[in-house]
Amino acid sequence: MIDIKLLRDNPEIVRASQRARGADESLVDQVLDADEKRRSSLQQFEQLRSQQKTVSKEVGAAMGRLSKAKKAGEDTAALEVEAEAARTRAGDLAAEVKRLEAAADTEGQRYDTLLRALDNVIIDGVPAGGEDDFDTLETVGTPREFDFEPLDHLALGEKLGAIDMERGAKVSGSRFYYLRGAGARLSTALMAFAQSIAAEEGFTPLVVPTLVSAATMGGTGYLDAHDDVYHLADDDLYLTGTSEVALAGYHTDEIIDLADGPLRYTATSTCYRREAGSYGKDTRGIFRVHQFTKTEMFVFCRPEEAVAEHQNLLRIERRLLDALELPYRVIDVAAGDLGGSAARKFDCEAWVPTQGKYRELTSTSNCTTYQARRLGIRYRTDEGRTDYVATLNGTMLTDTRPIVALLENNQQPDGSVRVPAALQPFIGTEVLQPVG
RNA sequence: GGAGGCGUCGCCUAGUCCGGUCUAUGGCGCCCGCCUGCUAAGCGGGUUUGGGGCUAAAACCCCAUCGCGGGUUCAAAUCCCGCCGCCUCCGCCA
Repeated sequence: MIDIKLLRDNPEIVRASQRARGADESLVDQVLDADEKRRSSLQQFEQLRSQQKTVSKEVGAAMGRLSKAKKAGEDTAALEVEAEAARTRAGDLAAEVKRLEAAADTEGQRYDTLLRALDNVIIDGVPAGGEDDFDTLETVGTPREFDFEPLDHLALGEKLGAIDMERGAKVSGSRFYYLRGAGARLSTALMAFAQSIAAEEGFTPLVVPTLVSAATMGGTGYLDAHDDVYHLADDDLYLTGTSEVALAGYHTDEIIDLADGPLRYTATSTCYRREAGSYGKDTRGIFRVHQFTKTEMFVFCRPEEAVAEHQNLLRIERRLLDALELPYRVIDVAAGDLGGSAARKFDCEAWVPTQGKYRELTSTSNCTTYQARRLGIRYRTDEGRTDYVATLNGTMLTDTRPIVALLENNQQPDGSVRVPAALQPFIGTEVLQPVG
């Protein structure tokens, strides 16, 4: 959620952000209205509650005197009347307090629901509009000219004995697959390579849960995209679509120490996505699947460090794609395509020859303090106050899409595929050869 | 899955039986000050978190917060119910 103070002081900034996203602008005034109502009903409740407590203490004092008098064998009639009177007064107040508390509670919940519905405020410079309104920041390398008819990744994968869709479908259904031989080796090599770079870059590796509670899922903002999330009803647990969820949740409700700089983590995990609503889209091969493996980066830092950390994550992503020797471009994702949590997002898209276009391979988001507010992750400022941290995430590498790009871009007329130098140590060969 | 124990303001801890100056005790750590060739010791003070009010900002005032959520009561750390987590034992199984 966003900072209510920003909304109170500069509602026009939030309105502009909503507008750029193509989201509901009137939400801003709804939240402001709910905030006022919440505060006034809270004041009423608290004021009367304070009174009630005072009176209630008088009952306690009266009871004290009463028992003292009883012990001393004195006449207690007057004291009993006094105690009873105080008790009655407190009782009347209690009923009214209960009513006001319920009212304040209702207003509070209304406010909270509305505030949570607001998307993060975009960072200056993010292009307005939807999916196609991105800015291209840079294009690296040039798409290869083929002097033969290139095969797509599935045809190549089958030749190499690397991808088996049929058995995946037999065992689990559509959009499931087996990687085997060179395919399986590529998968583990990509993750091992990513982890080796993560270590060089000073990230702390974590092995994380891939099943998380509703609170954790909601905290990262993924429950809003409910359709794309697997839910285990019997246990009320969610299968995560990215280790970002568990990484973000790692410091939930903590005040973390950022005195020595940002906390940087990495995790490799299996990712699960329902891909509901993408029927008929990317149905061939392993480009869009229900399950894949991903090595993710996650950063907790001071809000003022977030922009620099975002650039750092982008640099690392580019370092990985450079090492894979893939042609790619970097785009500044448009506001309407950011998702609720991100204030800015850069995607790295690699060239896919048989599709004739650039497709997303990695992505990095600056969520500023939006996730941290939901998850209650704070740090101690230099003045000793607590404040919300900024969170950022970025893909190092997944397995499936890089495999698609590598197979297609590096194929040779005989169906063999050249392995980029950076991966060779992890695979043990320079060329993947067709089998059988 | 069964039985039992436990969960207190960074850490440890008192309080829970028997509800009421608990405005939650004490120690450690940390911060500020005093003292002091330096350091240590000593002395004094401060030190949960969130929200609201008043402020230029503070100071200050109020509400909530003893794992979480309900309930009983004028009043709940304390009594009742549900849930979660941890520990021990048993069962089952890698």
